[in-house]
Amino acid sequence: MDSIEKHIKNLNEQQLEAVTSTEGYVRVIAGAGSGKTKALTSRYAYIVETLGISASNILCVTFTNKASREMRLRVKKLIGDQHDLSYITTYHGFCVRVLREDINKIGYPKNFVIMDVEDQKTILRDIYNEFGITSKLITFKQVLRHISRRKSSQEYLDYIINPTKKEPKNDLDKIFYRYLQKQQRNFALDFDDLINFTLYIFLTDKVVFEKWKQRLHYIQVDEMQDSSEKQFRLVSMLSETHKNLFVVGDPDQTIYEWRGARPEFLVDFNQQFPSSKTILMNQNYRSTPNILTLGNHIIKNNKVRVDKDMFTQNPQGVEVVHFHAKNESEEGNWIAEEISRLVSKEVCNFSDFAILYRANHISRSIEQALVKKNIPYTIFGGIRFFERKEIKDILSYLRMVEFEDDISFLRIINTPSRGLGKKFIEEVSMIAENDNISLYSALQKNIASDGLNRKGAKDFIDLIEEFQKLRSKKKISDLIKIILDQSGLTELFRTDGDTDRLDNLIELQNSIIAFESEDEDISLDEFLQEITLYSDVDLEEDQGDKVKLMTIHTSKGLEFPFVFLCGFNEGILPSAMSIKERRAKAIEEERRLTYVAITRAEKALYLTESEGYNFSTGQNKQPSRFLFEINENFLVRKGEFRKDVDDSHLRMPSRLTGIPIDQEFKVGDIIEHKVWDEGEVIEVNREKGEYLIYFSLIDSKKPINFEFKGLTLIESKTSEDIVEDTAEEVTIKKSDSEISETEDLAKSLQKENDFKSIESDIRAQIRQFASKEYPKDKEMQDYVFSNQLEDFKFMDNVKDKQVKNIAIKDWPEDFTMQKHVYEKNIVSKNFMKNVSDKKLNKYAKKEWPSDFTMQQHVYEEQLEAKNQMIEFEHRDFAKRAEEEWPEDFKMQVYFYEKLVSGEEK
DNA sequence: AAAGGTTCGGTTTTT
DNA sequence: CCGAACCTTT
Repeated sequence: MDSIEKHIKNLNEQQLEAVTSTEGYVRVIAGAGSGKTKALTSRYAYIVETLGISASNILCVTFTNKASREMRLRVKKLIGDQHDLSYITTYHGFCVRVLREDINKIGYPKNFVIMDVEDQKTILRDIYNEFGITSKLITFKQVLRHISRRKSSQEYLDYIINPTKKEPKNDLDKIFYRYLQKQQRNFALDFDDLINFTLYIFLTDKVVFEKWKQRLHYIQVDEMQDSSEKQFRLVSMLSETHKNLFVVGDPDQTIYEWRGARPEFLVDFNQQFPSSKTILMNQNYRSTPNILTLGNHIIKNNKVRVDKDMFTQNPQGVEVVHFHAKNESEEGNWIAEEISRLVSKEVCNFSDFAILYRANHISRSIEQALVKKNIPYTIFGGIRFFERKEIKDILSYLRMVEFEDDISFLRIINTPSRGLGKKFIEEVSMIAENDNISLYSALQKNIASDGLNRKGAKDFIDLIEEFQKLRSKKKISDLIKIILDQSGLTELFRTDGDTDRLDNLIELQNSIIAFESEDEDISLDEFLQEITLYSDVDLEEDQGDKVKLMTIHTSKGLEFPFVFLCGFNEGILPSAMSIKERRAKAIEEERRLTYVAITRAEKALYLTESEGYNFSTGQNKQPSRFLFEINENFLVRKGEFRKDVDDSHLRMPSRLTGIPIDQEFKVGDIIEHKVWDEGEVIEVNREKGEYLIYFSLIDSKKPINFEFKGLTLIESKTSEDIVEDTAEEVTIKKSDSEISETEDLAKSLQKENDFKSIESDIRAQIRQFASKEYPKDKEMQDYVFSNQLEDFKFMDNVKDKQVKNIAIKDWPEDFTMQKHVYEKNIVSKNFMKNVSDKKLNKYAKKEWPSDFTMQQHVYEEQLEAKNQMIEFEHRDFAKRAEEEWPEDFKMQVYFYEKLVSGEEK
């Protein structure tokens, strides 16, 4: 049959295996750009068309709406649109499907409300009012985080499903239970509840669970590494009957750990399911070697990682560019300039460009530059469309009509203003609380009473009743139009002078009309539930020749010919906030985030950052630490950075004018550079008017102009110090303060000759190594050879002999690994130099005298444990643990936890 | 008591 | 630069 042909042609060996491995537990580790989406969609098509399985028996879970939409689109292209593809969905989307069918089993109506973050805040605002709390005391964000954490255990469900009296332990607890109460009363579910309720039903109702297990013959999961424990539990439970679970992912692209992603379920999949099969896809079809090498290079610095290198056979391409700007607007302008230059010169369109950033607000300065240059662009995400005030308002009216819930009530009772303020709402709340009814019914029933007898209130009820009468007669899109006009919202936004708001409302109407044409008889409650799960990505039209702006998170799974990663600054990427919150773990995730950004690029990649003030750190911005993990060979540097260096060569002021330039520092001085931190002056060149300074942070020597103002003296060394120091540090130093250029040249020539004489030996050695690694594959041999040679040159040039020896000892033959180990250790060595806790430093050094990476690891581990010990509740246990293991905090934690669990038994 | 205007604080990523 | 809190006017 040609349908078999159709779905397996153009696949490589691994993809083919993935597509045809339909039975049993299968795991695919698929690196960036390896064509995993192709494998997933082909496999889906293969199951439907070649095996003849109905699409309604296949669950295909993706992580974002954007991904599921994309998947549906591509599957449609393969098998046509006769199939019901609604089981190609997100975890949350699937949960809503289950709940709409079976939530009645726990006494909830199927038209339950789904709350987004904004709705959650509405509840909190209400609670704050009630308890007399202000957000000075505790912010909404903190409370929401607490709520989410409390909901990570299922315990709260007992409370919500069979409300019992709970005695709150503290104020936070009080807020939490009040929140649950308000949720329960409105049958409102937040995002956490969706999966928790689903699991609860599956675990408590055997009949329902059996039905779903039977229904889903095949389960596919995309981006498995980003699934949380509960999400994994959900799909593995569901696969118990038919035992066909296919998961795809890449541990290096885990970027949702902050939200509970547990990549270990992917990594340990084979242990969990011993019969499982693993397919590895590590050929990259997307990026040029330049881009890929950069990505590999950065991700290698992660310690918690299954080592794997991506390779590609794509042509070399252009070099990766790093641009350093003086301020944000220069950064934006440079990007805009580069885009218009490329568009006008080369055969590429605006739509070939993507500008990626860590946080939404970074897009602002970029946008300004694009507008100035008349470059068309679209922003994906950002202030989410459905979170905009005007959209939330009109949707709240719709929800009010359908659900009569308190959340919507609070939002629209006085929008537009009807003269009903705080006092009035308090009055209604009191009645509602006493009678245990909704705010709306409280108002409705007592509209004639003294406190509530107000014209505005009557108008409001009339309005809602009017809309409710219309609900069954009109289409949603028409209903919206009527509500907008009659409620006075249109008038409000018109007089606001903000035409954007009216435009957005029109856009909403258009999207609903489109929605209705797809699914003609969608009910209002269904529509409202779905729309809460949406992010505006789904609304955005991909068409049009426009530059795309989005966060790295939303860019995941996508690819673009030209990519700018902007705002590549310390504090932004890596984000200062996430580091503060999650320490060492955060750094690794931020690095993976960088890796994801880099590997989005097909042809060209630009990394840009700028100086200026950083709000979150309150200091001047510095380039991202990840930039220093990239070897200079892998990119071209542009901007002020480079000028500093180049100018000194171009101007040579002292020689031309004869006027001596002030020399502030002498050899051996320790100085601080605003970007590269601490450095040591190792040469002073009067003729050029520059210093040669070694910066340990980047392990490299840089020529710095005498005139450069960014250096400050930290420590002036005496000559004895220098002698003493040379014994330990193996950097080149001269007791004389001047070194002539000829001497420099002679030295490098000598080195060149030395290298040539040993080069042939090394080449032979590497050849041998390569053929041993890949006995059959000539192409891979060549690939390994060129990489190894490159890395040998790198190792040959490195300064720090101590670290070099560690690397050689570990991997005597493999230069790539040597380089890897070397770089890891250099960074760690620097880390250990700067750590604040001296005791822990000593401890770590004692544990691993000759491995800086492990030192850093031990240090961080111990520091985390130390902080944990401080926070533990049972102080007496903590004390005993401390006495038992005075030096080792990790053991203290372990011992402490043992004590606590012993107590519970 | 409600509406409207102004200041101030805190800024991550998504379902 | 946005939203919550505070302050002033109606």
